[in-house]
Amino acid sequence: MNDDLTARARIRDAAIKLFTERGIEGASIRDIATEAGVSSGLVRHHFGSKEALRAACDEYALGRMFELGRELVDEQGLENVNVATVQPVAFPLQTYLVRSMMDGSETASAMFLQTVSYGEEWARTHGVVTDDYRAWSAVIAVMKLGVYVLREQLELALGEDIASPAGYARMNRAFVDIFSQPLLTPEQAANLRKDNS
Amino acid sequence: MNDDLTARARIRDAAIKLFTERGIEGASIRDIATEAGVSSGLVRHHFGSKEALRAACDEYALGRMFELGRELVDEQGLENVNVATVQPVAFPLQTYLVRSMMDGSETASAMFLQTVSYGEEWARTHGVVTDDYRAWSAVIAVMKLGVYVLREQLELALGEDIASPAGYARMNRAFVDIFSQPLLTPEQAANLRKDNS
DNA sequence: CTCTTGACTACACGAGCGTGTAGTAGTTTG
DNA sequence: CAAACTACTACACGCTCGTGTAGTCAAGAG
Repeated sequence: MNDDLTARARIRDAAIKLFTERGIEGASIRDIATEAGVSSGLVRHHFGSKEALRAACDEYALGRMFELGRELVDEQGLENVNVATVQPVAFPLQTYLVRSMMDGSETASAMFLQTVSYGEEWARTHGVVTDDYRAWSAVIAVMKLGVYVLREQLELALGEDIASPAGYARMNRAFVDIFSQPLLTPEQAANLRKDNS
Repeated sequence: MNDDLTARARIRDAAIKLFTERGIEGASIRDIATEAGVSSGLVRHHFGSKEALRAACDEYALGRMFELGRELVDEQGLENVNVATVQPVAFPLQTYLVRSMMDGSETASAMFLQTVSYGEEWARTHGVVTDDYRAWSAVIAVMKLGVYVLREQLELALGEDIASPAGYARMNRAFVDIFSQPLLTPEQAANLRKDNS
C-alpha cells in the first residue's frame, strides 16, 4: 500500500506508525526502513538522524492536525466544535503526538500547553464554575488524551476497534453521557472540596 | 536512602522507579542495579531475568494497591470512597502499573479490566444515565488513568508537583469541579447523540 | 575444621542499536 | 559528452543491551 507516495513520505508514515506502536526508543531505524520497504541507509539519507526523523514526524503531525482542525471549523463553524468531539481522521496523528510528548518531544509539549490555554479561555467564557480555570483545563486535557494513550486498553474493554464506525460512535456517546450529567451531587462536591482545602 | 531495606527490596523499588520514568525497555538492568547500589549480576541472581523482574514489580505493586485500597475502605467506609478521589500514597504505584500496562503487562491489563467492570456496576447502581454502561465505565477509566500517564505534562501546565499537598489539592478540586457540573446542555447532548447514531 | 549454602561481584558472549563511509545507478546541468 | 547531483544500497564501527559463567566471601551445620 501507499506505493504512490515518495520514499521519503513512506518512511515518515512508517516512522509515525512504529513510533506510535512501540514508542520512540522501541522502534529502530531498521524496523522503520523495513516497514517502508527501503534500506536503513535511506532513512539516514533523507532525515539525517533518528532524532531529526522524530522532529520531522512531529512537525508533519502538527501541521496535519492544524489543517484538519481548520477544515472542521470551516465546515461546522467555530461554535459547533465541541469539547466532547474528536475527529476520527485525526486519531492516528493525535495518538502519535501524545506518544511523542510522553517520550519527551518539546514540540508536542508546546502543543499540549497551547491546548490547555485554549481550554482555559473556553472555560472562562462558557460559564464553567471553578476557582482554578488553569487546573480545570489541564485536567480535562490529560483526561481526554488518556483515550489516545490507553487506546489499546480501551479497545480491550470494549471488545471493539475505536477507529471503526461502531466503536467510534460508542466512545463518543460515552463522552457525551459523561460530560452531560454531573457525577457528584452539590453536597458531595462541597464535602470533597472541604477535605481538600 | 532506604539503606535499611534488603538488597532485593531496593532492587525492586529501583526497578519500579526507573520502569515508571523510562518505560520497561528504556530502563536497563545495569541502570536499575546502579540505582539500587548493587551489581547488575545481583539483579539477575534475585530475579532471574528482566521479564521476571517486571512480573515481580507488577505483583508487588498490585498487592500494595490492594492493601492501600482496603485500608481506605476500612477508614472511610465503602460509600465514602468516591470516583473522584485518588489516594496520594498510591500515586507512584498507580503510575507504575499504568506504565507497565502500556508496555504490555497482562497483570496490569487484568487489573484495568476489573476496574472497568467495577465502575460499570457502580454506574448501574448509582443512577448514571447511559445506554452503554460498559463504554461509560471504560472511558471514565482511561480518562482517570490519563492523569498518571501524562503526569509530567500536567505538572508542566500547573507549574507544580501534583504529589505535593498544594498540587494534589489543586488537581483534586479540578476533578470535583469537572465531575460536579455538566459541560453540555441537554440540547447539545441530544444533538451530538444524533450525529453519532 | 570441613562442607554447604546463599548473597554478591567480575567478566565475557552474541545480538541489536544508531551512526559513519564508500559506492552504484539514473537524471540533470552546463 | 562530461560533470554534478540525487536517490539509494551495502557494509563496517563502536556501544549498550540482556544474559551466561565462574568465582569470592561470610554464615551456619555437622
